[in-house]
Amino acid sequence: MSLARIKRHFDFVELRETPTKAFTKSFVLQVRPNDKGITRTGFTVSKKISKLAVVRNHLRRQMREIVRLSPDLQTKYPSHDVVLIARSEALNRDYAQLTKDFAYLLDHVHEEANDKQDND
RNA sequence: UCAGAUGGUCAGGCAAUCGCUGUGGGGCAACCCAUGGAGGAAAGUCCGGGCUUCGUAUGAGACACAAUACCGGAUAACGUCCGGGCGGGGUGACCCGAUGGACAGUGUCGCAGAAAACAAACCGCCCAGUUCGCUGGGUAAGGGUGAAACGGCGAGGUAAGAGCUCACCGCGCAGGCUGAGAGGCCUUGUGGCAGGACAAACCCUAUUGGAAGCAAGACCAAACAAGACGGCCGAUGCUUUUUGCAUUGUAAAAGGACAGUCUCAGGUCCGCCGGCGCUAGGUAGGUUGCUUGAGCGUAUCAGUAAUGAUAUUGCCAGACGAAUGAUUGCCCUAUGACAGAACCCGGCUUACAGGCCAUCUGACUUU
Repeated sequence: MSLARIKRHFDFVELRETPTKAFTKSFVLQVRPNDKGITRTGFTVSKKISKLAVVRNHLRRQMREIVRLSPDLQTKYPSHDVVLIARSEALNRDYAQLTKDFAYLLDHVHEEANDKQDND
């Protein structure tokens, strides 16, 4: 199974503004339906996570494998854009724990719009 | 055997499963097959180039600014490298040194100390005077301070002293010999000694340097926005003339703008009016620049070496939200260090677990 990747900066910005999200200590998951008929994925590992490029590369490669080998993504979110953002806690977890975190995220995506309006 | 010095080198290995990406081939296509796929520092961006653009880019000179600084060589070039000199450190192999000039000028030298620089007298020493408290003069040999006190040491000399005089050492200048040179050497001569350190303070001397960078630059080109364009006037060239065509906004005069400043030389640019959408420019985006190179490997030859010459085989990462991997198992010296190409080379600097190889030094033991 191959992965369709999100590469344009514009697409990442659009996803950042969508309210459909899920959180764990290691990741943030953003989901948004698209009209392309396929599920596309993107990954963000910022320099806040680590200043070393080697560390960021390794984490992003692990994230990509987790998403690629996930059995539920295509069935639960067909024709969606999905972005997985790493948080600093992800560095302290091994591959098996990160896989569980991602499975949890897929079942807990929810609308945040109402909460945000109250807070803001 | 132990301790150490220098140079080089490796940067966990193997297997299975599932993936990414460049190139080539096949297929209508999905895709399949073959093959290549991070480093010694890819890092810091500190120097030197190539390449690109900026106005033609080494036009000339002066000033300013910046960098470099013993000698010879290597190199495309360098602030780099190699060899040598000098000074310092180490028992030694070796290591370290921004290593020109302080009789061009200006400046600085904390604390301590009497005094820190065309000298100077705190204690002491000597002479003279004295109201016996000291006062005046001489003196850099002695004490004390300091990183540093205006040559060292001995003798003569003297009231006590002093290069005041002399021997030796040191130093300056000259000469000779030697070396390509920095420099080195001396049964040589000469000067009684010039007068501290700092140039990583300004400075002086010599040499070198235009600026910005692949987000450079070239091409295609949505959205959007408005400017191409045409005419007039003028110039140049072609045409036998009229006419027309091409290049255009130069030309006559004066002036202005243009990459540190100024001068000289040279160059580029700077006219007016109109209406129209098929066009010009250009953002997102795409293509290109983009990897064959002062390249790497191997061999031979030249050279003490840096390096050069010749031959030969292979094409040895080219991404752009950024590939080069993920997981599992086994083995080993076992939590496998530091760490991820981004236009490309040559260096420097910094980070780095643990090995391996070569040469050399010191100590000990044995033969």
